[in-house]
Amino acid sequence: MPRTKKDVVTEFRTSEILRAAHRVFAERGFEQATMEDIAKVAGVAKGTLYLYYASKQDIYAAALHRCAVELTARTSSALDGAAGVEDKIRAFIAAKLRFFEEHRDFFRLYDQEFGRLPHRHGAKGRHVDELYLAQVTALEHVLQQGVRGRVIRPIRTQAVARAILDMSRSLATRRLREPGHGDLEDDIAFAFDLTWKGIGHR
Amino acid sequence: MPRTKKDVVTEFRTSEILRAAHRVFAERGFEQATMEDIAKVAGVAKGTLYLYYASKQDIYAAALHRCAVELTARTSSALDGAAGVEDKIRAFIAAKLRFFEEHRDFFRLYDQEFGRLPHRHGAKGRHVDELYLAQVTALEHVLQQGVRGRVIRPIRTQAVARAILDMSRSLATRRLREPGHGDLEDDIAFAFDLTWKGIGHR
Amino acid sequence: MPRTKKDVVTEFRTSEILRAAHRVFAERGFEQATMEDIAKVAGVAKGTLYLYYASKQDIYAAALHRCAVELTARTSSALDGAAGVEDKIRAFIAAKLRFFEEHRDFFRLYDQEFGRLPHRHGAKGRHVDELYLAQVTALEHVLQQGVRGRVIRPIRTQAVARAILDMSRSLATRRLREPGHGDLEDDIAFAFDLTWKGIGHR
Amino acid sequence: MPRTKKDVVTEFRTSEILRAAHRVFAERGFEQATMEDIAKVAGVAKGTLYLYYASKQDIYAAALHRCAVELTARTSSALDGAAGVEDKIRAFIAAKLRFFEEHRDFFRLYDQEFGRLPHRHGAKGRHVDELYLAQVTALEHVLQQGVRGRVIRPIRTQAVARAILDMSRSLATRRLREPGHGDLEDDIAFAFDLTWKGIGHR
DNA sequence: AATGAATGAGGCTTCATTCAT
DNA sequence: GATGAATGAAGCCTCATTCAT
Repeated sequence: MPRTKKDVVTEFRTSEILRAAHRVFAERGFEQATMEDIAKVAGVAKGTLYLYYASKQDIYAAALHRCAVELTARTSSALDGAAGVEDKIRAFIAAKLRFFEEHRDFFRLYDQEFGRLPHRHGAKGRHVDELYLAQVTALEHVLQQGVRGRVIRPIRTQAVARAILDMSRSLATRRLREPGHGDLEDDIAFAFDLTWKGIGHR
Repeated sequence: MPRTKKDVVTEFRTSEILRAAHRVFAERGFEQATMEDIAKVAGVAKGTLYLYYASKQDIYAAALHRCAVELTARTSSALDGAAGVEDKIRAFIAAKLRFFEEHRDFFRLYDQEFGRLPHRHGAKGRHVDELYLAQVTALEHVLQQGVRGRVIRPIRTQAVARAILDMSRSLATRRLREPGHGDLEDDIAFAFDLTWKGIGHR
Repeated sequence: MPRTKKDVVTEFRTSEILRAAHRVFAERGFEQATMEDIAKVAGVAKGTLYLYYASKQDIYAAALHRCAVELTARTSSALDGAAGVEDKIRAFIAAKLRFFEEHRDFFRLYDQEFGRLPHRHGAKGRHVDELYLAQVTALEHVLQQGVRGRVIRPIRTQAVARAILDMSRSLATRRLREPGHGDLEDDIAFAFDLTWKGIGHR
Repeated sequence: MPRTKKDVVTEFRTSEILRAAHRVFAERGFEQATMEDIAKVAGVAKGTLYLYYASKQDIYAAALHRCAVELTARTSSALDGAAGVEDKIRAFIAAKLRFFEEHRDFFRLYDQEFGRLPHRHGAKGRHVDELYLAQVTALEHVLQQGVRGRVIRPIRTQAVARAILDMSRSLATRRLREPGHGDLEDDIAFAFDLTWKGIGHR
């Protein structure tokens, strides 16, 4: 099944468009972004966008999806690369924060979608939700493993997994909101520490 | 200083418009909401909106502000009404979650603004930011008190205060995202427990 | 037929409204002037305007009419007060220029209407046209008298009368357009001289 | 430098839009003219107007400018084509009146702008003012030449140049105001005669 | 008579989408 | 396939006019 030249071009265009869409949606948000903007950044004509995607909505969904895929890949490999439960959790948090630190555009997009309730573009998020759930599940497995090994006290693992996701997202938000927020590693350590020990005095 | 009838009417209109704006902005988001929508829900003509607010932006800002004020009032009195440090924190989390549970529209609006990075309507949020900071500070004082009394271990109180705010917002988001999410009191207990003890086994 | 108090009030209001209308229309032109503006300057409420005039159009027409009446009165008495033909013409030109110099608002209004072709408010001008014609006729009589007395060469008196009106209006326009235009008396002398002798060398 | 087909289309559209704008602005004036009207007359959709001009103001300015350019071209070539001072002046007046007679729309537009004081759209007229001044200057040179050659008596040439411009504009206004005004050539002769000889008996 | 809050038609402008080249 | 000119629906806002008080 040889990839034709057409395939290559298609892939290239698709990729350029998504990259552009990312940037534009991240900068301006869904409504303020215009097809014109995206086309310009992508280096194609406005009409071309419609050869690859059916609508603005579709481009947004695709951009968001790619964003989620990349993040998921990152966190998955972080989990795989770490040894014990404690390290896995720390690695997870670190991976997420580092990823966002490096790809602020991605984060802005991700944040627009996950930090809040959906209104209207709801439908677009189907696949994205699955990726989100995949992350939750992966983290949940780690937690369950920790509970079984008595490293973690008995807790509602799914709820905690989500709380960890939320906390890291919130932290990333804050880091972008307030530039000069301090050392990233400190924040990672802080988030992990809080997660792990809570605030109560022993 | 007798309030004239005019004042009453003005107040009534203002209030009706804000109520309507709340609903519409919450349902559709800033961009998708139309002045027409708001007017219809408020039961007035489009032009009337402009007798009370100078622009769509202004209405949004006012609605958001009212939202923040009400929430802040709620959490403040929760803090005041609780006795010890532990109770205060629990009360704070509970107040926030209950408030949002009761006023879903408020939350949707609040969430649109606080759960994410600002793009453009940034300027509108000046006062709102102050209210947010007031909450952070109030909670921070409680935490400092706890640290001094050795009820709470030595931590970066501001960062933790923010983390608590974020966690409760995230939880509220999830509750609205997924209806039938379970008992509210359970979630409150969970959030507090996690905050207080962390996940680590002692 | 004793004038009731009502009549006095009516007259006062009418007058105030027209004065205000003058100023506002002169400053902003018909379309840019708002009823709100006029009401504010007149010191009455917007609704009150409609008790005295049926529409914005009507106010405009009335203001214009008053303007024309005052100007006509001025030029008429100038003609009456001067002795010979030559003096009458000079006095006419002088009266017009001086009047506009003193009442720039009037001129702006007058100019908006007479310096140009009518488009839409055409109907309003009926009475005003009559006043304009009255001026033409008055001046024409003087010219005819001059022709009969051989002081003026045989010419189409009506056309010349209009030309004189136009020239003085144009001069006034230029004086307002370009502040610091020079001495008024010089311009009067110039206009008369040009009118009287033409530019040809004898 | 081959003109592409695109250039041709662009030029055509631009021209059609200006032609339409001319007509509409001439008929209704700036404020009463709507973009809808212009689009309809131009045979394009409303949005298309904005592909060629940034705003209603811009279209107006462009239409006015074209109007002034065409008139200036006409009067310039009239001056060039005539021999002596006397003929040049007559040719100038004739050119202006004939031009307006043939292009009534142009005149209506021109008149709206030049016969009166500017209020607000003032800024638009920069280039147009230059063209006006160019006319004044051209005519002034002729007058100066006449003065030097003793064909014209010593006069303030600039003021007279302006007076001639004004008189011809006024005459054109009158011709359009009152249809059936009589033979154009008669009016030209009259205007020149009056200008040249004045009204005084020799 | 006077008020001014309320109305809603209508204008300018933007932009997602289409389609002829 | 690629283009970008053209479209026209839709939104924010203004303001002449009305009418209940």
